[in-house]
Amino acid sequence: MARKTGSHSEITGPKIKQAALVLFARHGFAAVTMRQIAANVGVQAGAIYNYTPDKQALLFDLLHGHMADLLSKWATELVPANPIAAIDHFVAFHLNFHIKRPELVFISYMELRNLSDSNFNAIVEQRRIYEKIIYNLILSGVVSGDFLVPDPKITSLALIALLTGPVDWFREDGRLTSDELTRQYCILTRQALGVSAQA
Amino acid sequence: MARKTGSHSEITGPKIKQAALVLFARHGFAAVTMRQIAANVGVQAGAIYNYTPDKQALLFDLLHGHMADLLSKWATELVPANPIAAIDHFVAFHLNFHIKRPELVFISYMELRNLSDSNFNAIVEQRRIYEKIIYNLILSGVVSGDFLVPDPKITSLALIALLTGPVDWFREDGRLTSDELTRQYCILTRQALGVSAQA
DNA sequence: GATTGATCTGAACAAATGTTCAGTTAATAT
DNA sequence: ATATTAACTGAACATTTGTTCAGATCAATC
Repeated sequence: MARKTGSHSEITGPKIKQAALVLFARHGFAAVTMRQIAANVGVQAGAIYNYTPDKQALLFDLLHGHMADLLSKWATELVPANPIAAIDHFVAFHLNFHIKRPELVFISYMELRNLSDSNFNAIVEQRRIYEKIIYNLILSGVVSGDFLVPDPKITSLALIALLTGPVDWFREDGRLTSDELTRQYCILTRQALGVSAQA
Repeated sequence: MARKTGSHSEITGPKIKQAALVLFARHGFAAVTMRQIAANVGVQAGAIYNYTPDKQALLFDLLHGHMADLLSKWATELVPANPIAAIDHFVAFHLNFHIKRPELVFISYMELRNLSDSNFNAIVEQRRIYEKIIYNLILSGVVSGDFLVPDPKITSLALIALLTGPVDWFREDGRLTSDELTRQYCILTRQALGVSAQA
């Protein structure tokens, strides 16, 4: 009941998460030590265990939180009924969300294998839900005759790879604005979906 | 228990590389120990140092060899002069080469950061050479009027991401043959490049 | 001003790490 | 049969690892 204001717990907790995120992304989960994380926060290694049961929970919280943010943010979006407009909307949403979180995207892709089985399954389930979103968008465009693709399932996976690619090279201060990036990837995506040129 | 029957040096060397590849891909470079690699080969950890100066050289040899194979294999390809046929050829080549080496592709993407500076630069240089290949193919199609894209440079990066995506999910024994995969990705690629439908 | 309880330190722990190397084994050459 | 030597063992090394925990610190409460 004591130590409310002036307490460090609401500062140190997030700082640990942030430091872990940056270090995991830069050096990889296994290569990062608890002492490195602690040093980045300005604290001793033992203090971290006031905020996380172990190193792996630190990783899982980052990945799980990232996917939860993604799904809940999409849930608040107002998606046009028209399939072409809907895909445009999705492209803009996906690009915008991902290029703002390059580290989280990176570790979500490559640190899955360092999760325990149950933690792994939890993340894979969230991912499946997200893949289903774009799959359904493609499917409705195919049904309506707006899209022409050989296989909606494969196309959905291909598009996610395509749309996540910019995370590796896009820089907010580069020669391309994020609006211009979105515009170009909308064109690429429409073309990949076989939308006729002047739609 | 050394030197059982027959000389092992020409067997053990490749076996170490293979074991390192599989383990690095599965668990990550930093998470794999020399003892794990040795156990996979059926040898003690010390024996590995007859074949590599240290752990990092093991990683570098894998990445460098992979990129060297890629570039030298492309050099032997007969590429059609027609831009559309040339891109089709590249798509088939890229897919075929990469889906046969999922572990190498994986560690090439995610273990770059565990290389020393000079080793890192060597790999990046090889990668630049490869990116230039598809960039030039796109450029010649744009010049000839066969392709219609906003920015050839960005498109080349986008296409590499698109065409490398299947490595994550394609399985030789899945419901899709590699021929069918190639066919579909040729269509996707042509569409992404704005090739008119009946070409 | 004393008490409380959250927050953190600093030292300690066993286990695991990459690497080295003197010595052992066995295939080959003499 | 003996000598040679490539290939490997097995133990050792100095560090480093994740994690624990008794005690110090100190703001908020009584």
